[in-house]
Amino acid sequence: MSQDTGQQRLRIWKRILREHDLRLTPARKAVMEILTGCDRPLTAQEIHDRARDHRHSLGIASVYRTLDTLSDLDLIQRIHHLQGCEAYGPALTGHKHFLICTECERMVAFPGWDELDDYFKAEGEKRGYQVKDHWLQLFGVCPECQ
Amino acid sequence: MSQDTGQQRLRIWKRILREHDLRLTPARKAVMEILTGCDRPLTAQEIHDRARDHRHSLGIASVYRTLDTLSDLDLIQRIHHLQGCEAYGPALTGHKHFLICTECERMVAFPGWDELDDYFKAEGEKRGYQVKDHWLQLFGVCPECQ
DNA sequence: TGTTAATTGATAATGATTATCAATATCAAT
DNA sequence: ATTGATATTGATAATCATTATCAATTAACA
Repeated sequence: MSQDTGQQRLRIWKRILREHDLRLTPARKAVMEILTGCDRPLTAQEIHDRARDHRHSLGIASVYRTLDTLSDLDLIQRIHHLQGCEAYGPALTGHKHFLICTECERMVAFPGWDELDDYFKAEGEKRGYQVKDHWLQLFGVCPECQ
Repeated sequence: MSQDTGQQRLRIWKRILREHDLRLTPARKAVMEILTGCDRPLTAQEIHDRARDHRHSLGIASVYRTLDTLSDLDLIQRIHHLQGCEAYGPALTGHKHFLICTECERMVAFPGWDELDDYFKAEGEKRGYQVKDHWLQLFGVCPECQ
């Protein structure tokens, strides 16, 4: 029987907040519930809207603040679209990247590749750069949208 | 003797504009001169500032319009930073990506890898996705900033 | 249950981008 | 070169996203 991974992640996030002496407030819980359960990038505004559907009185400023907090804790990461605007999704543990549907924005993760890192590092060194990080996103069409 | 590739690129861009029945105006020339000669991502505001240093009366709206135009023609591409905001840089011909210095933002291009495409496509197919595009940026520290 | 400091929501302030529109300038035709 | 049709411009207003401010609230702990 498959556990809901969103629930699991939520529990972990709450523990990490406590470990950092951050209070577990309704506003933070609402944002976290939405983010741990989502399968596509969400903007601050979208998170705000979704939270309001279930709870009242969640300020948009608190959404931004919670996003910053979760981002500092590396629990979420920014997602860039081809056409500009940004959104957030849960951060991936281990070396993983996102594949995002250009139609419905649904996203799935796929594993990185060790040889990839070596290649990136080598390409950087050729040019005198110390490669610290890379940003990789795949764009395509998901099964439902084909 | 090495030609200034910026100058070359500028000539090509002007030709492409004409081929698309787009007029060669001072505003567009100014934005293109700056972009073809730049070695780091520039925001619309930065382009506006630089243009004003050399020419007067370039409206910020025209900068945005020209960026859209050049983007539609695939002459420039958006650059995303790890921390949110966006900028533009000249688009790369062929299959190339950017390596950006996290200190000074200077960027260099490096070639893509055919096996990489195959890998991306395969990872997508495993999940039922048709992979159309990928977004890859490397971040590191350039020789001067080390 | 009371205390204290972190956190919140409402709102003002800021900053970036887009829309509007009359004035201007490009380019082709003459 | 001049002209005319129309794409383009700059200034500004409007919109939208994000950040700052601050008094009121509340989570966490004794």
